[in-house]
Order: sequence, then C-alpha cells, then structure tokens
Amino acid sequence: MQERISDAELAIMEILWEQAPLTATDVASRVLDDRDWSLATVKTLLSRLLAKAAVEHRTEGRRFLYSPLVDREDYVAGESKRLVDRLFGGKFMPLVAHLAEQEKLSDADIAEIEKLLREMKS
Amino acid sequence: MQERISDAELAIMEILWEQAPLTATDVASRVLDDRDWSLATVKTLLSRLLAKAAVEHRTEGRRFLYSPLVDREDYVAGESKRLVDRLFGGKFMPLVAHLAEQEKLSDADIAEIEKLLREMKS
DNA sequence: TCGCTTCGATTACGTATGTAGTCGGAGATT
DNA sequence: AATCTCCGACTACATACGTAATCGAAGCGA
Repeated sequence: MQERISDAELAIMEILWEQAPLTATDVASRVLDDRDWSLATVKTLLSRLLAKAAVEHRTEGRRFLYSPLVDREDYVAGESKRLVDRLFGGKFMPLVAHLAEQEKLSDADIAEIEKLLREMKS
Repeated sequence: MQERISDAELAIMEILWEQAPLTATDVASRVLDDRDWSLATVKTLLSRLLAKAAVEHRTEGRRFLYSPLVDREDYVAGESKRLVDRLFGGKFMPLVAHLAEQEKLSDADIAEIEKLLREMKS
C-alpha cells in the first residue's frame, strides 16, 4: 500500500510534479529557493521517496534522472480523504460547512461553488 | 506554539471531547471499543498530551481526572488549514472543487450545501 | 595514469510516534 | 502491620522523519 509522503518529502515531490525528469542536483537547486537544505538532505529524501515507490529513476550516464511515480491528483485525493475521515467522520458536508464558517468567503466564491454544484447536479 | 497531536493521541482527544473529565482507566475502557491498546499505552498517550498542553488534569484522590485543553473546533480548524496550505496553496475553493469531484454527492447533499451558502450570502 | 570532482549509497543522530513494560508509592485488605 | 493492588512516572524499543556527513566508485582533467 502507498506509504505516506512526509512534509519534507512533499517539497521534493512538488518540484518533480512541476518538472521531470530531473537529477538530484537539479532538484536540490530548485528546492533551495524555498528551503535551506544541503544537497545531502535532498539526496536522502530522494532515496526515501524511491524506497516508497513515490518516484522512479532512470540512469543517465553516471547519474539518475528522477520522475514522480505518484500522481499529484492521487496524492491530493488521498490526503484530503484522510483529513475528512479523521476529522469529519468521512463526511464531506461537515468539512464544507466548517471551511465555509472559518473562511470569509466572498460572494464571488460562493457563486463559484454554486455553479460547480449546479453542474454536478445535472 | 501548539504542538501537533498525533493520530494515536487524537483517538484519546476524541474520547475526552465527547466526555470529560475522565480518569485514565475510563479513557482506556472507552478507547478499547475502537483500538486494541493496553492501559499502559493509553497512559503514555495521556502523558504526552499533558506535556503538549493539549489536556490538563486535576487530582481527585489518588488519581487524575483529565480534561481537554484544546478545543475540538480549534484543532479541526488548524488541521484543515494545514491541509489547505500544504496542498491547495492556501486556497479554499480548489479544495471544495476537488472534494466535490471526488465525492459522489447526492442531490440532497448539494441542496444542503446550497442552502448553507445562501445563508452565508445574506 | 594520478588526483580531483561528483554521484549514489551508507551511516549518523536527535526527536516524534506507536506501543508497552516496570517501578515505587499510596490506599485498601486482612 | 504485612500484603496486595492500583496509579502515575519512568523506561524501553522499533520505526519514521528531519537533517546531514562520509565513503567508495566512477569519470575527468592534467
């Protein structure tokens, strides 16, 4: 079963979802825009993602080119479901209600959601 | 800053949010409906929650009565925000759209959400 | 061919987490 | 008072995670 991707690993995945394949060094240089990690750290995270089968690599010369194996959509879906299951008894409605209460939704936001819902109903 | 509550700890919090104060033994007996934990495990989790200031205890005779310190609403809000920040760039709408796509919402669900939105708009 | 550079692999290490056992003290029992 | 029992505190230990250093092989420049 799909092992979970940690917070730090997610930063790596985001890079690869944006562009792939990339070498470890490429990933590191991009990730450095956000996080202050050493190259070694990035490599460790890539290895762990490999072990979790969240990314794959192809040999290019003497280095590796990494690509995501897990789809971002799938990951997002899984994590969203996890939250809904953990905190809202698996029900979608309470989450919407909760978020709606928390957030100050603009009328435009609401209109957009309504449109979405109308489309779903058809 | 509020330390994070782990999955296992959350199970304990849920018990205490439902009813409090409770002794460790009470919590354990209730949690056993869901999880197959030993009393020792429950006590450890309670200690850790105490250390995280997520619960408090009051001495009653020679035992403790535990009560939640963190409000469920706050916790849920925090975790929801965390997910939205991590995966949806902090935007609420994409999450709703995503969930709406994933879930098979019944017409009744949709109607309910629409009602909620109408109320908010006013 | 001999270092130097560059990779991936291995090892490291502190904290968090899941899960639980043990110990010492305070009450209860006899 | 001697013992039994129950409780919280402390200890244990494997795995995950964040963060990184080091090591050995392979290629490259001189």
